[in-house]
Amino acid sequence: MNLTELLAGDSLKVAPALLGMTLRSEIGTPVEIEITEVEAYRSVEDSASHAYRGRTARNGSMFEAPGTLYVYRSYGIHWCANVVTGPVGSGQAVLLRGGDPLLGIEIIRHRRGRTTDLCNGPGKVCQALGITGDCDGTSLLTGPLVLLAGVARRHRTTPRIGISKATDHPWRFVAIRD
DNA sequence: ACGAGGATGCTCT
DNA sequence: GAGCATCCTCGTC
Repeated sequence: MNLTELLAGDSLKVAPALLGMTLRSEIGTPVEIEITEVEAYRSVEDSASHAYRGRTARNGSMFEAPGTLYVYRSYGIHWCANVVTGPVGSGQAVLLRGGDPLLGIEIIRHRRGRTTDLCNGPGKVCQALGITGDCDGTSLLTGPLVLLAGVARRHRTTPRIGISKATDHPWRFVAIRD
């Protein structure tokens, strides 16, 4: 199964498959991280999802083709990035919550303004990769952010964090490091 | 180690 | 005008 077919699947299935894959940013000098933590968000049946109340100006890219990047501003300060999944118009996405630097760690350290805790959080991932609202609606199949095959990882599941609704579903997926 | 609180902007009610 | 899919610093223990 190729990447396009994978991303067209349900977010609950795509989320764990993203663990271990490489996310490459070609914004400036290329930087890469290995995806280590994600959360699946569904559509109108998921009250925690931005798509819960249907398509709006902010969440429009969530309803685009699978592989589209959905970027939104969080708490007025940070950016958060999602991989859109499922059939076009279904409004599903996978939030990128964490990663490990693979390439360009010095650039990442400079962008982050510190040398530790570089990508362990959704806002940090975006800062490390240079992702901003300008990236909203771009495709991970064409760039400037690109998803590349990696190593399959085992994972554990937990409830999603940082949300106040639909907290009972174990839709957070964390890679297990050997 | 852990918890409280502030920064900050935009969307939707 | 409320409510965020967050992060960082600083205060305690």
